[in-house]
Amino acid sequence: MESPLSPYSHCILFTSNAFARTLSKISEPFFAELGLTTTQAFLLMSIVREPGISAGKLSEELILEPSTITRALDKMELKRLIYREYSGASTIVFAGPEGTKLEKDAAAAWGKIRLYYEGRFSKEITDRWASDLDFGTASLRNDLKP
Amino acid sequence: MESPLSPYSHCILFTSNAFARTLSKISEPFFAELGLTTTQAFLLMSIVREPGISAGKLSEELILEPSTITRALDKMELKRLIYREYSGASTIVFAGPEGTKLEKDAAAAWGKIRLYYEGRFSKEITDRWASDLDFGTASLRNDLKP
DNA sequence: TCAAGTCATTTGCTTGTACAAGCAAATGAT
DNA sequence: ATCATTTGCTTGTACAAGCAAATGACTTGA
Repeated sequence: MESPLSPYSHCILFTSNAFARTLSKISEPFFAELGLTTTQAFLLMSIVREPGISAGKLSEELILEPSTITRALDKMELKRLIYREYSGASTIVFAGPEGTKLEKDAAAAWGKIRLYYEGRFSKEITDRWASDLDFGTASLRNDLKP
Repeated sequence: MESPLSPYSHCILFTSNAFARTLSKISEPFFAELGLTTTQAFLLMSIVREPGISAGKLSEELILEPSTITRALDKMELKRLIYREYSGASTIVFAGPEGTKLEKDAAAAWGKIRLYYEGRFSKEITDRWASDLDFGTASLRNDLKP
């Protein structure tokens, strides 16, 4: 019989935060090597996947507040990874040449991270966790919507 | 066939962070009503459960860096919820009368949060998620240890 | 045509978390 | 007994993320 990691180990509020913090701490160095934060890496991948994507759509896709997207794009623009254009009320975003190049490294780093945790837990298990967490997030977001 | 929430929905780095952020956003108001952050609420519960617990043990129990514990305890001490004593190299922490009283409310708020998400997802499912996330965290922390 | 409304984005401010460096007590080896 | 190392906590600094308010740009109605 294992003693629990903590008195809160049966609470998903606690365990999901602890898990996210811990996995993030392991993953960050993979992107930091490229001079990117994790959020910036995901942004870069989204922008290369869909050139001209709007800030609002990036906010939805990454499930981050618009202001967080703005700040991250500010920093990426300063480093000439991306540039913004203003299309009516919307801001649309494109990767510059350096950004397009760096995105390949970001995607590779992301691949390494997935290999890492699939090696640690197996692909079947991590796929199920991802699916559960994705479903859980979508359900909770419905409660926040109206 | 559902379209995925995002292109990252099969990645547990992404989904665990998104889930933790979303559930935290829903939970925070329950504790904020008491003038507590989520971390402070868990700290208070730990301190009342084990009077004289050391800062280091709190750090392990909440899976947060020692410096994070220090700052949170600073704020709780300012509000006279807890007090610290210095026992050799260790700092040990006790709840004051107001802290002991407020802890009951914190525990009740925590109960409401659990009711909320168990109602949303069922107890069976949330228990399994918590157990998976707890196991995952423990495994990942082994990789960070040495 | 232009004033009000609406929507997307940005800005100002706050908070939580972390790393790195420092300090003080404890431990251990000679 | 003394000195070097380790352990535990705190402080300085940095940054991601969020909320709330402000801005800017289309749209609509008089």
